[in-house]
Amino acid sequence: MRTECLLDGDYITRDDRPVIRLYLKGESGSKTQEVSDFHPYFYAVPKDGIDELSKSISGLEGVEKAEKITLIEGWDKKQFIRVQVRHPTQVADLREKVLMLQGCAGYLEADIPFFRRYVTDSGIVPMQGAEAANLIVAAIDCEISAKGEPDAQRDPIHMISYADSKGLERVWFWGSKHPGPEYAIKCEDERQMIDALIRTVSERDINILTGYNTDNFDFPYFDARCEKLGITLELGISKAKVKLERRGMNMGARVPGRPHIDMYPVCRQVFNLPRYQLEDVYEHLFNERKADIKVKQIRQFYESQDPKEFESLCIYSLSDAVSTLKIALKMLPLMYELSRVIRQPVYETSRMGSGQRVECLLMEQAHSRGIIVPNRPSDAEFTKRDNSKYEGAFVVDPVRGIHDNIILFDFRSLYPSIIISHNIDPASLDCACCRDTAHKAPNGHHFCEKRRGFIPEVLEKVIEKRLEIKKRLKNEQDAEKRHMLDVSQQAMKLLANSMYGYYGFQRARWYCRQCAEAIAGFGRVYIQRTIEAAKKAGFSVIYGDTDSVYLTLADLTDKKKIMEAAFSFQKKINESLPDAMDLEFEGFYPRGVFITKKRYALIGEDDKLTVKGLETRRRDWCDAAKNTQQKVLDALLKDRDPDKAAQIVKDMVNLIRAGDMPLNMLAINTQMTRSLGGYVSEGPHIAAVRKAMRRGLEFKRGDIVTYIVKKGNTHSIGERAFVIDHVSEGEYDPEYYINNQVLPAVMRILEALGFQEDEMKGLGRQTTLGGW
DNA sequence: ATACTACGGGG
DNA sequence: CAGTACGTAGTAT
Repeated sequence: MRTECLLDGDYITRDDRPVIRLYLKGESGSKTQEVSDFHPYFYAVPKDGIDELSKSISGLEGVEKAEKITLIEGWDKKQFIRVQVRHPTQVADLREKVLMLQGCAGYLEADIPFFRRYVTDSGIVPMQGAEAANLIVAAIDCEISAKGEPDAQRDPIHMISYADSKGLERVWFWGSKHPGPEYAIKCEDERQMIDALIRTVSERDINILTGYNTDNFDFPYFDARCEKLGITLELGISKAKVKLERRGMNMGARVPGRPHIDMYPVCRQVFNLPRYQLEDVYEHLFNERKADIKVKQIRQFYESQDPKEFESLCIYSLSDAVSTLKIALKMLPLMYELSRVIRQPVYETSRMGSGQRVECLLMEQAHSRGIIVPNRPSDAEFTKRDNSKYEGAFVVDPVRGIHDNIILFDFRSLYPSIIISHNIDPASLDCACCRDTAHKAPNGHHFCEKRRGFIPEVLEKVIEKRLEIKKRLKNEQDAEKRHMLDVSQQAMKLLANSMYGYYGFQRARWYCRQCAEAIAGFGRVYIQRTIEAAKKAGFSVIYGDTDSVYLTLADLTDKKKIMEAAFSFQKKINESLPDAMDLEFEGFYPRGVFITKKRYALIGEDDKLTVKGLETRRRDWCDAAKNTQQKVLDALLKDRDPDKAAQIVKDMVNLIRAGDMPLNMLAINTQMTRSLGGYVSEGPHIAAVRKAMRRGLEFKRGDIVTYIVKKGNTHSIGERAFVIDHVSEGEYDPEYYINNQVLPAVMRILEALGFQEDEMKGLGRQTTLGGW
């Protein structure tokens, strides 16, 4: 039995050959193991005459072997050519050369990263034994005391905080005359401070590094500072340096041998919160506020003459690392378990969306069954899928307005059962053998009733595993083991519940619109039945979409009685549903305001708001708009007072119109994401930058542009946009801020309550005036 | 109407 | 061995 836990891996090139490196944690700490007898390969699809094609492939430069192989595609066994090449980097080139050959119909599995290919083929389970391996986790965080937005070319890192699961807590800093608290260590300079972090991580042989938004802030910043200082950020095993990778629009920071797991993407994946600031996530998980200071105070406290203020900066900094560590210790077991199930390193797993995780699971399962993996969609195919939005998902339009005592039920778990019981799979779709006999799905398609589809089979395994874990959980007494089992069943649930969405996921290799439609169609039947039963039991349906339904119970006002009714209804429904299907109770909300499909706001018993589709909490909305929206929601949900809400808006409109609104409330922040020459279409922020540059200000890629829309005799917002330094109080355009900022943020809410825009603008009610 | 650009987290 | 997440909204064209 393997006693080592595989944390991560990659490959290097030696003598022109790839050598896989496995990063393991063994009994005596980290170790690296090399594998040099694994070779890259892909499959070529023959048109006809497989032998001739095989022969011409063998003749290509860089091809080591070309052998016939039988694999399953859809229902059928087919012959392919397995093309083995010398080096992974040749695959992209050779697959195109192979495609150009006469008699070649295509290629498959030619886009799977080499290490990932190795993990799948070798059968190694990443993170196996992670719990027994007693992994050491360290959280890091840094502070920069910049004036405005930190600029790595200009502003040094002043403080690094660190907390690990073996109990060490540290703050390193430099450039302050104060000694700081006992856990703070004063360094000579920035270089020595970074070195102290690197030494600590290496000496303590840390296995997992974590942080909050470290992918996009701390590590890129560290990287830029290290380059500036002429040092390398050697946080990996054997002094390997941190590698920044592009992952979509964002970055990922890979630390060889010590997987870096950023808690921000993890929390976004797992929780559904209105905001994901470290404080919000911490409060959500632990029900307590963590120490917090404003960004501006960092500079003030760092430079302060008062040792107490410097100390509070240290306290804040350390609390960020400590709370990130706490969050990580809570979340990592789930990531480890997902990593094991989908057989992917935890670095990748933690950054994947649910569609990608499902796909990894399917790819691994396909390989072990001898099923060939379909290609990812081409750009053209992707667009085509985008334009063919499927119908049939369950939606009940909301009853507009304010509702009290709302119960939320969730029927996500219906969908996996539907896929399994109806054998919904792209290969079983409209099979010839059951054309006349099979039961038809609501969208008119049928699914094979003789042969089990691959995806339903994989899903069934996941569901069975979850039920088995839940059974074990029932009989387990030990708290720690119970927790592990619970995390494990959660992982299975996440995967199972993602399968329906996967069929409609544009990037899916096993995308199948008809399958998604069929599932939605079957689902509607169960959901309608549930809704009818709910109505019979006295509930009103306020809103429903895809996998959830919001109910109220009109004649009851007492929460206890409402909950009793809700649970008794849930119990009754669940008794009538098949075993694996569960109507789940998701929450009770004292009040909510429903606008349209996908737009509503709810308040929880803890006074916390859940806002959907109305979000203006972004830096490209001005504070005046954001604050007004927040106040309107508070007036509606906390005070249940629509007239108060309307008055808030009217007051704000009047204030803006009078020209009395301070500029900082009207500032709009937008990032300049490329250099000036790189724009095809230039928004207001770029127009403002161009004008500011003519007046001597400097802007470069990555800067946040803060601008104000001024009065002027043009419609173009860009022409009237100026950076805030070049605008005086009172010069702003009231109409822009009223019509394009404040009203859009609030009207979609107030319209649902019967208010009209003109009334808010002080033009009175059109209908009333018209009557006179 | 369509195309382009930006948002989140972090200091 | 791939790739600019993801879903949505405002402004320009």
